[in-house]
Amino acid sequence: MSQVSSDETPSRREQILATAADLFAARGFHGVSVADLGTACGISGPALYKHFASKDAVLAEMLVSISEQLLAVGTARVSAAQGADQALRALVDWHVDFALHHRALIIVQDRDWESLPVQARERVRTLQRSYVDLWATQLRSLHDGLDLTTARAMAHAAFGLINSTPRTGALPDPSLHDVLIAMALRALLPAPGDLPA
Amino acid sequence: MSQVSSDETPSRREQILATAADLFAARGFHGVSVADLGTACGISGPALYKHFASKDAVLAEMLVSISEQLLAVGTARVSAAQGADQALRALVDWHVDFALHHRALIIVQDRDWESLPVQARERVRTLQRSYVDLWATQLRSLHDGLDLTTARAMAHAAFGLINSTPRTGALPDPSLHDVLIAMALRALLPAPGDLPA
DNA sequence: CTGCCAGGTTAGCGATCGTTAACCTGCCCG
DNA sequence: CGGGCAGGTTAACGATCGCTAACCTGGCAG
Repeated sequence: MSQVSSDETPSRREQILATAADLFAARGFHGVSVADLGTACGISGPALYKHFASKDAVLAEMLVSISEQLLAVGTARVSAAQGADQALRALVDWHVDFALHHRALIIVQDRDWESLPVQARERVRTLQRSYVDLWATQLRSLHDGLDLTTARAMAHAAFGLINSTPRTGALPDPSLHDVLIAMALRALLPAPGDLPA
Repeated sequence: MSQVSSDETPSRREQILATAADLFAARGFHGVSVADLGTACGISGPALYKHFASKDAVLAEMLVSISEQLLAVGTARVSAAQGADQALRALVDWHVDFALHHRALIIVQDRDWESLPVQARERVRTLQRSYVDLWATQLRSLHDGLDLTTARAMAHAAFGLINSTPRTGALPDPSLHDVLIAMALRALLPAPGDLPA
């Protein structure tokens, strides 16, 4: 009997997802054919349809699970932290770790978002909005009188800062990790000496 | 005889470029057919080839000119400024202004970069590297002992911060402008009170 | 007036892509 | 032993795409 869901189908699906993440990141969703993807998995062409309903479905599963994981772990880390300051630091830490360990996924997420089928696109949008608001909530309790819209824009900017770096090859991971965290925190936390002139 | 280069063919070319920027930004380079692009310009289909050698050439001209403009104006503003601090502020100002006034171009630039034909891709890479180094130079004279690689990573992160926001609809322009400048400067300038604990 | 040519048009080609169909095969369960 | 099925294969289809070809037309130069 087929294991219906929420069970780890052993390897192929995940191999396909991982390979697809790398290929999509390198050449874009539309720049990778199912034949390319199959070949890169050692099988070839239409064998993918034994594991996914369509090429879109591969992208959908990839992006939805990213968004779910970001939100789930983010929420957990916030409720484990004491105080908005610690919560925000935990969020920054988590996001930087994720971005550095899943560079391909980050690239695909914000490049090929629009190629998602409608249903998955809306699910991702909902999850992302929740994630943004998780950040925005912490920001609003750190900055007096910060309105929600501005807080969301700040969160978005921080994501841009952190997510930008997968595209740069150079710096070794540990240094990059520290640089990103320092920059993100300076950008997000209220400056002790107020605004620069 | 065809006018070889460096001459302003009055309007159609520029209309095509502007329309293409919007369409590419909305649906991605591969998501827009030449028929779509033509129709959006009031003409239809292969008439584009009277103005551009190929679909790739449209993208190439768009992205090369962005990179040239960013570098040229950035260089000018730096040499007009006195001191690295003022130079960096001028760079941030220029980049934020550009990103807010050319949201479509910014989106295309970092989404569809890989769709460029090789020649244009290398030209863009060269220009971008110069632009990054322009920022990195200012950063290195502001931070003691900052190595070039790290400075480049910081510049990249700042671009990510600033460029991320075209994708968000919400905040009205003037507020967003101020928020971005403030965040970018906090992220880039040495913190008066050093690193947060 | 005549002829050129910039800038359009439609038809159609060749390639590629996502997807389906039909078939094969080796393993596991009864 | 036998048969079903998971997981492959190749062939082929229809759609779409970038691009070319062939043709038309109106405005200007001589």
